[in-house]
Amino acid sequence: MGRSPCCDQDKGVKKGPWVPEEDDKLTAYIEKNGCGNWRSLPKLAGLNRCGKSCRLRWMNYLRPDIRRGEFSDEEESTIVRLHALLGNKWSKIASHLPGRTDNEIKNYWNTHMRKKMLQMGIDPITHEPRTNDLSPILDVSQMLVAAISNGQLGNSNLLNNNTSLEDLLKLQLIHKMLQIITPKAIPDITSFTTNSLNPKPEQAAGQLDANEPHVFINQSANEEFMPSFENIWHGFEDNQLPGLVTVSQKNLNSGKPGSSTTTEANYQAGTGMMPGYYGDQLREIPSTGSISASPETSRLNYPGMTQHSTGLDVLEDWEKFLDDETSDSCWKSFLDLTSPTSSPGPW
DNA sequence: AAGCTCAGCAACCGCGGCCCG
DNA sequence: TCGGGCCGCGGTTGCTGAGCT
Repeated sequence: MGRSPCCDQDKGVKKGPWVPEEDDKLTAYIEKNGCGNWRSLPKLAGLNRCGKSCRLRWMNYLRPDIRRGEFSDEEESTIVRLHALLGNKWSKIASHLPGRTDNEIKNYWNTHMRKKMLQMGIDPITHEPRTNDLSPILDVSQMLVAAISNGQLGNSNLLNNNTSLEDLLKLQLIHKMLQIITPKAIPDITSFTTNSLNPKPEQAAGQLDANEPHVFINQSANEEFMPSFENIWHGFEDNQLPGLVTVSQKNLNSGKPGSSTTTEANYQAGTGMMPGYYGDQLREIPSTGSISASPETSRLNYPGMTQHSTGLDVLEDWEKFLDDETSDSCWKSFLDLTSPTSSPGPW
């Protein structure tokens, strides 16, 4: 540009942090005379600053209607929604958030929300899942799905008679995280359930031993669904994501017929699947695992693993899982067993 | 206790757009 | 129509304090 910056014209003007005396002078002047001409304001207000610096200080800090402090969930949602819509138009976004400045929103985005999105595998610029980074993991997940779809569960290395429910839950958590991040890429294995509380039709008809714990895996059709980050964000807040685990208290308390005191939980995850409903592609594997779930503690009894009533719970469990000392071996098992050249392992 | 690292944030800088003579 | 000047925006910098070694 042909024009030199205004500050270069004002040799000797002060830069850097403002001191309270300067704030007082600026505030007093504007309250008395209004903003007017920013270029002439510093001289009139008795400040050795350039006009730009004064304007910035007033707009971002001294203005009486500035709202400071933590951003609320609602504000975060608004920012996400507007950023998806407008991009880095911080002033436009700020105009929808009374009391917030563009600078504050920009800083908040760059320091907090950007990081959050990256942790969730979302590209903060495009708001799309960062599938490129996940491709190796997607492969693993797809191998898992393939194994399930091929009906190998009952005798596969991946899931066998020694498979504990805890392992299944870990596996499900891994899968669920992948599905949340990339719902389109990850097929929907919606539920791992024991038969203990909700007898499936075969069981009710006496074709299965109702006393023997089973784990049912329901693979439902994967809907075409490519969410924006906005959708995912709201899903996390509102528990509206497809594929999120839902465990109702009724479900946990209903009990299997004739056993009101059972401690074996029905852990039903899925896309709005009603308790007791089993999809067409139901697979069954025997399970030696059991989990306790009392009405008081409706969350799963795997240490650190909780019932996923919301997407945020999934994230919470995910963090615990990553912190868990045993997760290294869990990952190793998972990767070993899903690799094409794998040998039999604990899963 | 000292040094180091890093996250958070206030402030700076440069550019584009608009207004006006 | 053009050029100069100002304002506002978005990217970037650098200071500060907290946490860690």
